[in-house]
Amino acid sequence: MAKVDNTSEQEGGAIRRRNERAILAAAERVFARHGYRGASLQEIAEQAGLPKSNVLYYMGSKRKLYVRLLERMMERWNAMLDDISPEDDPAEVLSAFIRSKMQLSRTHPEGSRLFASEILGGAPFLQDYLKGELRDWVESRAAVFREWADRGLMDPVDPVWLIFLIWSTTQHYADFEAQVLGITGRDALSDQDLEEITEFLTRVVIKGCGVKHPAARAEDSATLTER
Amino acid sequence: MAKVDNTSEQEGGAIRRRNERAILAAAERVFARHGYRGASLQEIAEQAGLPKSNVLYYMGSKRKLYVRLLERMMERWNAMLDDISPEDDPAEVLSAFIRSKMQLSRTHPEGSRLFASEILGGAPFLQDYLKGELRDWVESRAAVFREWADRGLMDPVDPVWLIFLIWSTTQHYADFEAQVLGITGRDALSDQDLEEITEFLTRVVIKGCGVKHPAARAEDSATLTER
DNA sequence: GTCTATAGCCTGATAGAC
DNA sequence: GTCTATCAGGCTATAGAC
Repeated sequence: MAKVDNTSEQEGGAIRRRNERAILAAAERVFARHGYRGASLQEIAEQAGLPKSNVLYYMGSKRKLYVRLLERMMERWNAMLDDISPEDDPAEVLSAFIRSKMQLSRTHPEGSRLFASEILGGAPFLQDYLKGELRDWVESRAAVFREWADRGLMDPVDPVWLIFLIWSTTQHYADFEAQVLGITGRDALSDQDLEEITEFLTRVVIKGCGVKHPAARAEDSATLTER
Repeated sequence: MAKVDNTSEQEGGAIRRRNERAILAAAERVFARHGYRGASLQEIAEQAGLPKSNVLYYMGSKRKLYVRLLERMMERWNAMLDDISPEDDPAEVLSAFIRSKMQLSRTHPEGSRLFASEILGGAPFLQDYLKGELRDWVESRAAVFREWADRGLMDPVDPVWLIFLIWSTTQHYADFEAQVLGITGRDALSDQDLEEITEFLTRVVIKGCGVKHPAARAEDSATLTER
């Protein structure tokens, strides 16, 4: 229980927290840019402003650091995903779904690219997650979409392809940022750009899948198709 | 002019061609999977069935090999892109656009992932291409889309966001193949799956952007919206 | 707790035998 | 043309001084 005379408990904890945060932020950037193999602890340490050995002291190994980053990203992902039920309004659910994915691309572009890099490399660390948790998540949403289609609230499109469409179009603005900026000739996308893109995607998805407004909520959701 | 007694001209050329093809194919796989830095000449050589030094003998350096692969992918890309004019039928053009991009994802998934990896890493080798050739290509298409919108042939959506939508959704099936297979629980996507996805994407884009059929071609293109 | 020094391995590239 | 041997440098990880 007795601490050594080195540093106070509070200061030590604070330093540790600060260093860990710096390492995680730097590592996310470097892994996202160069992939698991291409990233070096050297570069991560430099970007975190620490000696290389500190990275290993705090994180144990390159592999553990990488896995920790992936898990952190999956948590962000899960935090975003609230449940839906067949009783919900399809237009509202799809709109909220697109909006929250766009915001994740906006607030955590490095995390999105880290995830993309992992998948691009064949998902060696995320195989189980994809075939387990994530697959279940997709299946449960797909079931709701199918019920909406059965009740005539939207066209009978394949729900899984629809989910992939929403994922790919929203992640695109984080993962292919370099291409988007190069082609549009900008330094960065503004909040207004992202709002515009969100509205475009929402409009195309809702109109493209023939999503109807339930009669009971006609006034509430009347603006949604025009969004 | 006189050849040494080593091998016949034909055989030597044939061996060289065969080895180069093997190296390029192996390198595309390895670079796609691990990125530029993460890829090793060792692994490329092993997958090509050649000693490591042969790779350098044929390709000069790791960097030259990588650039050559990128250029080959850009050529495939360019070969696919025929010109369009405001007189064309929007539904036909968009449908053909989606279809050819899906086929590129199908026939050259490693090339698509190589390109994705390059962009994910900030496009260090493709900056000029993105800001030059590709930007011009997008702008010329965007101008046609805008004219269609002005003439009431489709909704006034932002053409650039629409192009990004088509790119991201079609490339997704090559770049995120590991995720798609994990979630759908398959070993591979069949030709039929890809046809189904192509039709789904075409339908959502055409309906979602309110694309109309020019009166003159009503019978010809009547089936397109239902696709 | 923190950092320096270094071990052991793998990298891209080259020189030179055949 | 082809391949073995080797170099100098970077990598992850660890041992041990402070």
